[in-house]
Amino acid sequence: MYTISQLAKQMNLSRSSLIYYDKIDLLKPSCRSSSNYRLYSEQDKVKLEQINQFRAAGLSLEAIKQLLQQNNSSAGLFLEQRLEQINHEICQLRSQQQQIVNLLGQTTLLPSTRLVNKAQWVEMLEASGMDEADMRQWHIEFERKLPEAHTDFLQSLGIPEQEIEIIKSWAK
Amino acid sequence: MYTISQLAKQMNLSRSSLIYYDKIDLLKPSCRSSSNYRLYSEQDKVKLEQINQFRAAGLSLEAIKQLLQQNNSSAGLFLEQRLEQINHEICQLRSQQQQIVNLLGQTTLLPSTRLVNKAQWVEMLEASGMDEADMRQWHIEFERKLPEAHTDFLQSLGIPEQEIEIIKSWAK
DNA sequence: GCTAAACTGTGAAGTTATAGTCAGGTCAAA
DNA sequence: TTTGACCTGACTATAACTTCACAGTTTAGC
Repeated sequence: MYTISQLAKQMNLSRSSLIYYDKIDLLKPSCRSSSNYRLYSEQDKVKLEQINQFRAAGLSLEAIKQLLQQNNSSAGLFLEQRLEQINHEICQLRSQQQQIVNLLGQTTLLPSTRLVNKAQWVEMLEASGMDEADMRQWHIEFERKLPEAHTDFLQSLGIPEQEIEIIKSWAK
Repeated sequence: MYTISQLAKQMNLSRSSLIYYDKIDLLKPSCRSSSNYRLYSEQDKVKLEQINQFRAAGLSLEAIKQLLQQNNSSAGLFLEQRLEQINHEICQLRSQQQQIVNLLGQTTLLPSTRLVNKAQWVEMLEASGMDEADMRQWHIEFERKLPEAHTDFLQSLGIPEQEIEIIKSWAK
């Protein structure tokens, strides 16, 4: 049996989070002490570990609650939906990066450039022995194997939609 | 002069957003009609356009408010901070993707794989004529030119920290 | 046995950037 | 003048907590 603060510390959560989980019926302690203090069992702890796993995947507490209640494996569905959502969010963040680059004026002014652009990428591939034909072949492979990922990759280099279309069409 | 709904429609915002902007002193209409309706001037509209630009970069309304008040170009600072934050958020989302992949079991079960892993990447580079030595050279180039971006890239392939360290150390 | 510190409980309010609802106000046509 | 359409400000709800206030409880030291 653990008190609320003990469990919170072990799980690297705040006490208030556990109180909140109790309130929304996500995780209720299986006992209470004589003075009405929350007491968490080993089983409660296991459940909290599960909750944390799903939380690390970015599922909402509401979704976690549902899939823990319906003990079956509806988890797959939720997780796949979440994957879609993550892709969407990453796209949005990329678009925000582009917006900032535009607002800041020139790419060269960027502080510690974590953003790689097309020119840099080409330069690096050339430096390791690729020529234009090789790169074309590489895009064709990429498009055939993983078309969505290919699009994501091209977008991340800040390449305009039109050019992306052209590159993707090489594979046809 | 625009009424609140006119301006909202033009700017592709909801009426409630403009009411909210008024409430938090981000954008107050410069006049009110005799019946106390909000009336927005051309200048208000220009300001709202600026706000939208910063919003597209993902800045918080609080940050936007500050940098519009201090009319000077403290914008750069905010934008650079936001870039850092975006990197952080993308890393988190990647980590969530990995968590989901782990929870789902095998990569092969993934629906439409947008995630590229190490094996796939190597395969594609090989198919376009790169050998192991070339790839090593490529990593060395990448590390010298853009170390942070290199780390991000390796992380995105789901490569464990230890191996990332090794690959990065090739450049020394 | 007493006091103080550290812990616990409940409940309310605050956080962000909106979307949605609602009673009532305003305006144009009939 | 009345009807109906449209419009308004104000309010509430959202997710996942955190912070606050206040009161009761347990524990440690003396």
